Amino acid sequence: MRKPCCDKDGTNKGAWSKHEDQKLIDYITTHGEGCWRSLPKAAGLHRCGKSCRLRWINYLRPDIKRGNFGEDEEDLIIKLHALLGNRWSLIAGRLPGRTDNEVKNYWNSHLRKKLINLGIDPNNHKVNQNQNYDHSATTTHPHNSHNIISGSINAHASNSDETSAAASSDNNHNRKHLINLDLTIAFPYSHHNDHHHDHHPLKETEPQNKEPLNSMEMEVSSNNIYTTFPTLILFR
DNA sequence: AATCGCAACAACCGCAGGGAC
DNA sequence: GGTCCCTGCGGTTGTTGCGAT
Repeated sequence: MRKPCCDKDGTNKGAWSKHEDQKLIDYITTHGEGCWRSLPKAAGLHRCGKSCRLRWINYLRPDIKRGNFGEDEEDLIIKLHALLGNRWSLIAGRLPGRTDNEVKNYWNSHLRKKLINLGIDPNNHKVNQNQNYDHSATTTHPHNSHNIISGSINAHASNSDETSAAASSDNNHNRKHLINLDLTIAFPYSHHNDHHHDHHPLKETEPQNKEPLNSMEMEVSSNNIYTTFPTLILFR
């Protein structure tokens, strides 16, 4: 029988107060992250460790990037979701300052609907046949010529049959000018000695000084965002 | 001004993975 | 190899804010 993650009695639930936030920030600033189970007691918080961890990771961390998602970020989320599915932590790992929870919420509240309006099944990224799509959705980013809505379908992912199928279908011809699912897969490269794929910053431009890696890597380009991650992680 | 409905976001819950013993 | 414990992930629910009526 698994022990509960915390003593349900005597622990606060629901929204965090400023006082609680400050206690958590103070403690982690002094002692660092980790030992979430023991943290609440040590920090004088009446919360379970899980709640503390979530609050820190999703809200209090100093490197959190708040505010609206940029067009490049939207684009990248959609492309990564086509490749990875609901692997929110992996997707968020490619978006500096964004959390899995934030990406997940943004997907569920914005991007899903956007794809549905465009006649695309958000679960498999296939274009739904016999379904009228909403042209008005194309006005979301009226000044952007490289967002998900404009440009062209151009899927090169050799291991992404679904995406390729969606791109190549004759029935989808008319959509080609609406959706940009440009997936550029290349291998194998490394970025200097940056083999620690967690937390490494996204490259703003195509990386220079590429060197062969021992293991295959896949690169997904999204306009001016470039990122890499091992295929073992992608297709585990 | 009140209230209703919906969207967006924050937080919770259960489960799985992995390390330590 | 088995068990326990901690951590992280993803699905889901709860709460809040805002626009419509």
